[in-house]
Amino acid sequence: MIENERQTEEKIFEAATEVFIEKGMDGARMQDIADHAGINKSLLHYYYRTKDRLFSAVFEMIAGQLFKKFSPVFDENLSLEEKIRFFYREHITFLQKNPRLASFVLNEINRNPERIRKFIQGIDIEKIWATLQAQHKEELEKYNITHENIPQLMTSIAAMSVFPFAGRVLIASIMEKMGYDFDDYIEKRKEYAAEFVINAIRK
Amino acid sequence: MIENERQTEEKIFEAATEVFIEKGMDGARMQDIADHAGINKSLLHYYYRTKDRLFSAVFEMIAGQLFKKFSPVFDENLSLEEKIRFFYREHITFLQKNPRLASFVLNEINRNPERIRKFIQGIDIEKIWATLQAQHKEELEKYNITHENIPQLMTSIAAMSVFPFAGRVLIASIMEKMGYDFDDYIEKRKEYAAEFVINAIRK
DNA sequence: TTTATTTTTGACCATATAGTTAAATCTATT
DNA sequence: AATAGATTTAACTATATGGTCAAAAATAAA
Repeated sequence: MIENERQTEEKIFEAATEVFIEKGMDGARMQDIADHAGINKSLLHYYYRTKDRLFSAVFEMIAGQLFKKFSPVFDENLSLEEKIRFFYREHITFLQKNPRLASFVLNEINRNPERIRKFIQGIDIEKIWATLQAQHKEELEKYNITHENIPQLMTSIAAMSVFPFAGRVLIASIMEKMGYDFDDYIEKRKEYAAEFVINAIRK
Repeated sequence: MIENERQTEEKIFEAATEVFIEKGMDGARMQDIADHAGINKSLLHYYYRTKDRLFSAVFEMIAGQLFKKFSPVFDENLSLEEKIRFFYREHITFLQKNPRLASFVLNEINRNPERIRKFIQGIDIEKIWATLQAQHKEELEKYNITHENIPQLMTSIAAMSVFPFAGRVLIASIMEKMGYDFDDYIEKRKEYAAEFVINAIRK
C-alpha cells in the first residue's frame, strides 16, 4: 500500500511536471493532469490539496534541479577557461535533454516574482563570489573581472546558453527557413559559446 | 462619432496591450481589460469579436514594433563594429522602456508556435543575409563570419540584450541581494554588450 | 472473518469566464 | 423633429474549472 501510494503520488507528480512545463501554470488544467496520470481528478486534491501546491512542488523540484546543474562549476578544480568550457558542455547538454525548461522557468518567474525572490534569499551568493575570488584571484585580474563588472559577465555567460532555448521556437523557425538544423546548432554551441566568451574577456 | 469610435477602439487596444503583456494570453481576463479601458465588457466583443482576435491584434502590433527596431541595423551605412554598437544602444534603450516585452513575446511564441512560424514565413531572411554579405564582404572575412557560423553569432548578439530582460526578475533579485542596481546594470550594458561581442569575434 | 483505515471514484458545487442578446442611448442625416 | 444607423450597456447564457464530499473499493489490523 505504501508502495502503491508512492506510485500514485509519483504518477501525479510526473504528469503534473509534463503538463505544467508544456502549458504553464495558467494554461494547465487539473483534469488534463489527471488524464495524463490516468487517475481521477479528486486524487490530485487528495495528494496535493490545491493546484497551487501541486505547481509549487513541481516548480521547486525543477528549480532545484537547475541549481544543482550550476553548482559543480564552483567546486571543480579547474582554471577559469576550463570552467567556462565545462559549464557550457554540462549546461547545454542538460537543456538539450529538457528543451522546454528554460522558457518554462523564465515565464513562471515572471508570473510570480515573489516565489523566486524568496528562493534567492535562501542562497548565499556572497559566499559563491568569495569562493570564486579566492580560487581565481590572479585570473580575475588577468581578465579584468571586477566586483563592478561581474554581473555583466555572469549574465553574458548565462545568456549564451539559456537564450537559444528560451527563444527556441523562434530561432528554430528562422533556421528551418534558412536550411540550418537546430539540433546541430545546439551541439556546436557547446564549444562556440565557450570560445566566444573566452575570446570576449581575453585582451 | 468616427472620432469617438477611434477613441474607444484605441482605449480598448491600449488596455488590452497592457493587460496581455502583464498577464499573458492565458492569464489575462476580458473583464480586466474592460476595467482598464473604463468600458463595458460587451464593447470588447463589439470591436474585436473574441479574446483571440484581440490578442492577435496586440501581438502583431508588438511583433511588428520589435521587428522595426531591428531593421535599421541592416540599412545604416556603418561598419560592422559600429553597427553592433548602434544595435545595442537602440535595442537596449527600447527594451529599457518596455521591460516586459521580451519575456512576453518569448512566452507567447512558445505558447503558440504556429503564429510565429507564419510570421517568419513572411520575411525574406535570405535577402537580409545577402545584403549583409554585400555590405560587409571584407569584414565578414576578417572576422571569420561564414554562412556556417552566422546563426551562432546572430543568436549570441540577440542573447546579450534580450536575456537580461527575459530573466529580469531573477537577475534583479540576485543583484538586489548583492547590492547592485539593475537599472545601472542595464545602462552600462549598452556598451558592455557591444564591446563583449566585438572582442569575441576579433582575433 | 470482522473492523478500522486508507485510497479511489463519481457526482456534485460554486464560481469564473468568454461570449450573446436585446434594449437603451447617442449621433448623424433628412 | 423624425428616422435610421451606430454605439454602449445590463442582464443573461453556456461552459469550463478548481475544488468538495460522501460513498465505494481496496488494504491492513484485530
